[in-house]
Amino acid sequence: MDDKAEDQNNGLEPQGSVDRRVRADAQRNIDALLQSALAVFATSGVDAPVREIAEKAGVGIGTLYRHFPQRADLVAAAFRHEMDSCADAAPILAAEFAPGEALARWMQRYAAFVATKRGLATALHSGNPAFDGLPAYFQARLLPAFQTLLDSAIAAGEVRADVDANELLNAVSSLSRQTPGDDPDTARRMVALLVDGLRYRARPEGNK
Amino acid sequence: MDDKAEDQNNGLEPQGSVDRRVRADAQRNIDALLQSALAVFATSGVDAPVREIAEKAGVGIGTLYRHFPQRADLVAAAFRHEMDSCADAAPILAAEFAPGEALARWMQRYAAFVATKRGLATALHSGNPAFDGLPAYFQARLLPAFQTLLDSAIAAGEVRADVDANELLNAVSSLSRQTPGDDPDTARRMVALLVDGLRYRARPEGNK
DNA sequence: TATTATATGGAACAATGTTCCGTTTGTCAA
DNA sequence: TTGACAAACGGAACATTGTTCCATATAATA
Repeated sequence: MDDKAEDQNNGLEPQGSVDRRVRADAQRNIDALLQSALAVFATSGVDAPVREIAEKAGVGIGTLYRHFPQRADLVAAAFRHEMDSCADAAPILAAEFAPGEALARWMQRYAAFVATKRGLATALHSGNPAFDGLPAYFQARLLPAFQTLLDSAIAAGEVRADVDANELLNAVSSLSRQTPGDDPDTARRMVALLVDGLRYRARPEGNK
Repeated sequence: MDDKAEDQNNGLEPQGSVDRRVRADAQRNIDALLQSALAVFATSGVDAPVREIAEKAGVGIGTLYRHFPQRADLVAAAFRHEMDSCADAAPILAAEFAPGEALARWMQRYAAFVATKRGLATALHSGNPAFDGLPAYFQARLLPAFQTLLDSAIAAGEVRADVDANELLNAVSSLSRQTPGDDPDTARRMVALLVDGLRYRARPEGNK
């Protein structure tokens, strides 16, 4: 589950001229910082102090700031990492389960992803340029991953064909954003309901 | 438009035993702070530094904290004040315009209110107890104000009868929460569309 | 007017994001 | 293998902002 060599190209510069390879120790620290950030954000939320993240990663604050010039850069990197994680789950589920089941499981996986991202919607709308690329990244990673699963399930005849992938993801996202004090299981049930909706189709002839 | 004597009962304690009247200078400063906060929040957002608000009000920070023990208390007070403002507009519009027009204008007024409140939805879900009373306050002030306008318009036969007031307010709210970079006029147009929807009714007999 | 509870202002403290810079270390050519 | 040096490191120091404290000033009252 430990992903090494998370390369630091944030998807912004064309990376045409490979200036130089990052030093091994630097790469190690970048990885450690990301892992630490993921852990700390998960437990303390995205407002956790950077010092805590640096400490948990076993590096100085100076090092943190060398790799993530602003706090928001670290948040964005962590978020991108989790999007990757979620997107990568799609082909794995597709290999292991029947199309309909893979789709259902992935939607729950996505719901879990959204649920832990409270405070991130806020960050996204903050206007901070560090988050500028994230919506595009979402489109590029999560949407195709989901679309593939959805198409397979449709092709297998396990779910109806008249739904839009983007719309569905938004719906799941809305259902999963929880208010403090909410039953955390509600979202799961609602998403499951949504999935059953996908599986349902009216009988060709009769009413009722 | 300058409302004096904004009394400092935050609607939490029963105010049964009137401990004592606030001193005149204190009341003056409370008013000045609220006005200042409204102005500063409007221009710099709810994250503006308290020092700026105190300075603009012409009082020391100590004074600010005496009346609003936490930053969030000031935010909540400002928010409550604007809800009052918005609610108070209802009877005024009702007196001046025909029921349907009054309803339409108030919905735009409410849309404007929501639009300036970016960052507040976040604050509300922050779990800070300073905001605990606000949802109830919303129910107590805005909803009845709107319900009255809506009922009048329905009674006058100017809008359809099969709509729920709460649902409508939520819809307007969703339409008005804008993302940075949005055309600020979009919300206005969408709300207008919604109002036209209220006015519409299907012809009793024919289809299309 | 004298007394006193209340209110005031702002220095000082605490938490946190960010910068700076002297020191350490990986990398590579010789 | 070794020397040179660009790159990376750590953490003290700085900046900003929320909050506390208290010596001083003032409105209310008798």
